[in-house]
Amino acid sequence: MGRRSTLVDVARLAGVSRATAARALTHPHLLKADTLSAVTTAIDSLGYVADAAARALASGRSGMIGAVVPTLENAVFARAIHGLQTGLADGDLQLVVAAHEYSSAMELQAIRSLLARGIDALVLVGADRPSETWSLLRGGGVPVILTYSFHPEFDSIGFDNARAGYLAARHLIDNGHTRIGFISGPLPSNDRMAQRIKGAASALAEVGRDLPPALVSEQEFSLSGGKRGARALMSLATTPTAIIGGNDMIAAGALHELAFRGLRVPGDVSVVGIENLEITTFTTPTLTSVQLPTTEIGAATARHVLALLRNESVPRRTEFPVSLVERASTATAVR
Amino acid sequence: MGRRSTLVDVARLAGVSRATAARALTHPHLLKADTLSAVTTAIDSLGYVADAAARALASGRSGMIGAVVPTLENAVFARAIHGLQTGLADGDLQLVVAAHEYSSAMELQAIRSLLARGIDALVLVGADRPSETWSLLRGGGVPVILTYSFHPEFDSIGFDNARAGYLAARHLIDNGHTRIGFISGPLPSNDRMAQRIKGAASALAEVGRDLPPALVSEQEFSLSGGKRGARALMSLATTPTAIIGGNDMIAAGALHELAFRGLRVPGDVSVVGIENLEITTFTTPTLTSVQLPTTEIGAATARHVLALLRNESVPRRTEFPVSLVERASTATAVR
DNA sequence: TCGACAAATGAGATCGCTCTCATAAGTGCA
DNA sequence: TGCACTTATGAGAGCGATCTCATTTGTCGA
Repeated sequence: MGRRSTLVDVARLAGVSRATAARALTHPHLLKADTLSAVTTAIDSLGYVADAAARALASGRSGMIGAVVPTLENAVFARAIHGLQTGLADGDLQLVVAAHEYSSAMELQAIRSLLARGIDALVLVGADRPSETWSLLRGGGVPVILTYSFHPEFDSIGFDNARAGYLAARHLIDNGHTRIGFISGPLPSNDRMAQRIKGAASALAEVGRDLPPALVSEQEFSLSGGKRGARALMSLATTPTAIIGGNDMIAAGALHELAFRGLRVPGDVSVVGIENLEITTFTTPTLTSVQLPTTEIGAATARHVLALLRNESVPRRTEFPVSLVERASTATAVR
Repeated sequence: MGRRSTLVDVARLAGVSRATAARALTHPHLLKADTLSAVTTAIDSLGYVADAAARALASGRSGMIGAVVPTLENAVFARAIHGLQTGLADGDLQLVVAAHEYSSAMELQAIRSLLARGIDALVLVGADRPSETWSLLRGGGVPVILTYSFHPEFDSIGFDNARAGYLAARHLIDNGHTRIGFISGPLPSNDRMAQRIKGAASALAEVGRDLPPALVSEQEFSLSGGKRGARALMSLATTPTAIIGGNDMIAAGALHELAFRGLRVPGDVSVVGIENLEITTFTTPTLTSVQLPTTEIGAATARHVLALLRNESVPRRTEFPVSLVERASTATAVR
């Protein structure tokens, strides 16, 4: 025992040549029915499993897809990766993941190392990266799929982040709010968040108002981050009458801080989240939020990759809609 | 251009043999300083990157570690995977992930497919799997690291799940509760949860009470699951005076349902969670919970794998302590 | 200065599979 | 029955590293 059996063993046992045994794996339709079954019988009885490295070397395909996300600690990306992995498994592809913690240097390094691993396709988040990274991607010889943002040069699957910010702000504006605070997530290497802020600003611009930098608080994606952000915003000389959370966790944290300060939501301050997670219906009050197609993205990306590797034609750009879900955390401005 | 450069190109440019060029990569200390620098210069100028498949085939090592978790949608596993990936990256190892959705059949399939990919080590969650899977693991020729549970045959890194359940129940018992409900997560392929239940039962047994099946509600790991579980338990003829949530999300959902029903926590019902996530300090009331070393596990597993592959000696069993963190959701039973 | 021994380099086989091309077997039609 | 053709199988050359073993170069003491 010990030694794993190889195709040679299979071929010998089945009484065929190596080439035929190999064909049974890769192009079974080329074999006569009984030779095929002889080979498969041999395979089964030996418990033969093709060596992936050898196969990758010979075929130039590794059967592995790389994905680099900011972090898996954020549920959005964890969920997207989950969906992606599940979808890829159907095509017998393995998913190799890496996280960069919102550092473009680490992202570059991760991409390098995935590329070196000979992945067949690379899935990235966002479109905000230094030119060095972009040129590596262009020259990598590997299909790149961007998610959560769009880029003209690469296949992209996402939604309009600016619109998400816009919808949140627009909803508040429609309720008479014009002094709106925004608690964002980490901004480095995070065009998604930048877009959301920009979208909110553009909604304000439509009514002749703006979103001054002082009203944007950068925090980490967590309940505590939201809490700190709300604390910062509510400590300003002129406090906002409404707050947009860069995501739902942040917004939920903000709700907590507002309650802690004895402020009523939505009586004193309205709050909107972005993402529409389960938590929106569990906060007090329930949280108005912008629904993002995060689960769809993972699955759609998997389908996209599968189609790509099968040389089927795929759309360069897949955009999912976003929409506002109104709950109890928003109301007309008192002012 | 086009073609990726190979070691042959490097060797030619550096004016050395293939073997020497190869040594520059794998055993640089064997080279004279100037030959080494000649090779590295050539490598840089060509932008040479070793082909992982070829390297894997020749060396018998892929540089990839496989991990199979129940799901990435549960923050615990997402966080553990995150920690694992981060730690492995330091050793230039890639992480290949798969999820099995609490199905042992899917787990088996995932393990098979990772094994076929030639991973250098395999990280699994829990110790509850059919014998077919165990024998595959034994014969796989790949080091297996079990997390979250222990198994005598394989290296294990985890904590005492039974004790987590015990601590939760004991705390309630100490507060005079004897009729305790347990809202568990999915039970199939989930010995961790089974252990927690068992631990709670043993605490009750110590005081001559038990945890009848009717008081255990199996739900999914989510706020909604907790809500449903609480609904089920509070619809019983004799309702429990305290509830243990299989994890914090479940407990938080239960809190929500109890509030919805007009029950006071901890006045009418006490609630304990397990995990001690950030959310415990954001619920109303704040949630007493058993602190689990989930982040440690990911990092410790990475270290373990790294040491293993370096042939350093590693402990077969690494156990982290668990402890109860008391907050506002538990109090003396009124009855 | 020479031989012995260590250090540095080269040659070549090898890992296990895929793929192209050539050959052998099978098929249909005149 | 034979010829042109398709279909099925075999032979053999890579793929791009690693690794062992042999050879060359260098060092040092006598």
